[in-house]
Amino acid sequence: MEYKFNEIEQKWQNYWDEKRTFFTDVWDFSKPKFYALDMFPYPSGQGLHVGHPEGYTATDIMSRMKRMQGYNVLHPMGWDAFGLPAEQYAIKTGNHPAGFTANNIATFKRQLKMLGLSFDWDKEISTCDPDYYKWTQWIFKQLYQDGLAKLVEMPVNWCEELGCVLSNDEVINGKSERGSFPVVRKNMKQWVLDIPQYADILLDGLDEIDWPESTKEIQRNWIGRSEGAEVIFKVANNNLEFTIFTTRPDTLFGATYCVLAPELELVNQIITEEQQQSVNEYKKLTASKSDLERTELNKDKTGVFTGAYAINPVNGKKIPIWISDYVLATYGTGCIMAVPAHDQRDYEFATKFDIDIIPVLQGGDISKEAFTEDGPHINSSFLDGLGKEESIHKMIAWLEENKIGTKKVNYKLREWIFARQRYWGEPIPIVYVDDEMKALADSDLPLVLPKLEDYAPSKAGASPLDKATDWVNTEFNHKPAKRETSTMPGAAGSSWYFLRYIDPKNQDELANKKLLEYWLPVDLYVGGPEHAVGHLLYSRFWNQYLYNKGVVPVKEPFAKLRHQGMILGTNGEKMSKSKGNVINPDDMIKQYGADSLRVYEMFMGPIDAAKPWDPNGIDGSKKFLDRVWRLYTESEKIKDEVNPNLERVYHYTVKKVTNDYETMNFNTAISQMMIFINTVNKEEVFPLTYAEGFLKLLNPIAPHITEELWNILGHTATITYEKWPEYDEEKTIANEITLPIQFNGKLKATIQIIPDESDEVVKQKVHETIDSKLEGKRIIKEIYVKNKIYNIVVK
RNA sequence: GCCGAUGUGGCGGAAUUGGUAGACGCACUGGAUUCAAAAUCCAGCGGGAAACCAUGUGGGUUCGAGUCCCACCAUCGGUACCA
Repeated sequence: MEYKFNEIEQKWQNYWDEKRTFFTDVWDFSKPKFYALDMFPYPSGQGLHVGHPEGYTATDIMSRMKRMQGYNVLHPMGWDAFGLPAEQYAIKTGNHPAGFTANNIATFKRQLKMLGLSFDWDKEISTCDPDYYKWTQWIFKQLYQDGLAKLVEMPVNWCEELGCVLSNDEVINGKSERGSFPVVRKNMKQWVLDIPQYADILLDGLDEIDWPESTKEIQRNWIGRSEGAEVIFKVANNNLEFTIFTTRPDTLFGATYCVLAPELELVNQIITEEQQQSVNEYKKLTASKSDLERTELNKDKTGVFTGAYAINPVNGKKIPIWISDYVLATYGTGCIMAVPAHDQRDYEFATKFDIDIIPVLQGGDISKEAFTEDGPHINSSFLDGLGKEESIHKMIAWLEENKIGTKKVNYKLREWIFARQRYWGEPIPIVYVDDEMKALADSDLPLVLPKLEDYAPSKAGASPLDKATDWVNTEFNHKPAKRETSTMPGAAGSSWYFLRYIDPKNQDELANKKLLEYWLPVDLYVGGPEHAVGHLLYSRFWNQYLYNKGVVPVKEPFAKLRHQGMILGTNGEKMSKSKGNVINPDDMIKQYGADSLRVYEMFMGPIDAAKPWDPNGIDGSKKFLDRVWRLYTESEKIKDEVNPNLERVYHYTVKKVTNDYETMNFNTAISQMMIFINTVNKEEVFPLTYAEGFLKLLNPIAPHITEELWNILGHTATITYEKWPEYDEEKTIANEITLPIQFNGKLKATIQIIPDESDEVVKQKVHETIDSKLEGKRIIKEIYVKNKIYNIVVK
């Protein structure tokens, strides 16, 4: 019988669709649950690339195995459907982005079905669906009412020529990426979410979840917690004061100057007349630099003296106040004390501008560089002789006692800028009544995105929605009101979608509480590592917030996270259109079948590693499936008999494949199944029970061919809910062991023993074998590790 | 620079976690089958004639190291003066 994979795959895909094989009854609490989640795709016009099936197959394997193991499995799919390409398409064509998006979704869905993924399409959601974004808006409203969503003035990259705000990656060397126009930093009002308030919660939560350590580390660095102290410095001859942040309050006696960020208002107040001009010039220069440019030139420190002096609170010394762009306005207080003896940046600055360098810790050579390690304090009054940690504690206690400072924790994590001047996003459910902000009533949600004639912004920097005047001018409690016209960023809808899958059609609440309690947290989440600090941090934040509100029952939404590695071109480079090395999954399916594609992508290597695509590799996977096919349909070896020769390999294969799936080592699971098939091919009898068991093992990776062969074996229903095969541990053990014999750790011979053979017998057998090879060498010592190795130390 | 990961045949990768390095697959070579080819099947396949040498490099611990320790190099990812 010929293996017509295209026909067979189509047949089973239709079967699954018609029978709703993968429908999940979310209310069935009688079984243990397993929630397997993929990062839902942005439905671009390009369709799927070969990277998609990699992660999706991994969760599909887990889902299919868990079903067979008796779990109630939730394995949903949906669409992260708001975003820029659809908007640009709209501007270009004048068509509504919803139509473009719907077409793309249809393509994606067709492609996903072609891969034989066992999604429950009954749970499908789309972030641009008003039934969905009603609840995105509802969450925003809660955040707003709790003071976590707010409109604040903050510095942004402003391009006058383009008339719009640019993100850091759109600015190159202080000029706009498009058009090369100058970009400056400018304060603007922006909607932000106060994620820094959750910094510690987000940090602590990382300890509870099974995520790749590298991803946790990226989040920790991004949150950037640092402990230190704030200290008040008085300005000399003046009643002004300012607060600095330092992680090294123990070095206060070595502070020989202060630096303020040039943007601070305080600078204008303390500046002396003779320094006015140079300070203003420096400020102008700083404002014209982009963030990138400021950090790019980090070797050479620049700065200007303000003419003013501060009083070092620990010793009363007058120290100069400078401004410099190496101090950031957005971190800490924007003011620092500089201790050039013990901070490399301060050291470089002080050396350049000839400022005093006073060592307060012993060690190092401050004629060369700053000494940043630990040592006994000197020149430090009550800290003299003490080490770093002790001194920090003592100094903070002293500062607090004298009311000139406090212990303080700072974070690098910034507020999440939550508004975009774009059309294709969730409208922000806020109106302005006489300049006063009001959140819409729940009954007015969803606030539906209005249609426009023209999707381009009406004027530079404004939102396209400004043009929907009928929509903008509205009423609130019978008073005229104007709507907020910014929309939410792409990451809004994706920050909670995993909750909605559980109860996607609920009209009354985000999701039913009982269902959330049963289904959360997500047991396995798979997606690319590029979302480490975007989506994966934002969704943890929203979930933690909803947990605090009592909406969601778990603190951490994703109990276990794994990343799929990137699939590279044949020569190990990234796939890209310009390099012409893009592999299209549709072509692969046509040529080799979805099962072959799935097997190959899982066999390429560890799921999280980057792997180059080998065009011959998929051919090899196809050959494996061909062999399986022939064994079941042509060999006539399958008999309702026993074959003791296959007992061990069968039980070992069941064990190995089960464990490897569980730990997501799919490549070695496939390797073991190949070994099994190779072994069976050498035998005359393939017992029916083994033949059935093997199909179940292979089914999660190659669902179509195994359904068909299951059918051919005489079963009428799907294999999907058959019971996962079991193994007998005792039968996995070989009845004979090849024991290596080494001299000084080098292999000399092997002997055959039975497992747990007595030490005396082993010793006797060993000496029978090797005594002739001693060649006059003397045996010093013999080491026997049971069933493993026999090493003889000789001289 | 800092943080994190990785480094094994011609290639993708295995290695029971300190115990026969190179499983499984790809490529390649030889053979069978065929009028011939494809497909399939069988055999071989790190280097070396051998002793031996080989897991990025150099040290170390150990009866024994791909695996543990120290130093370094390379590649990839994150980050960018965070005081």
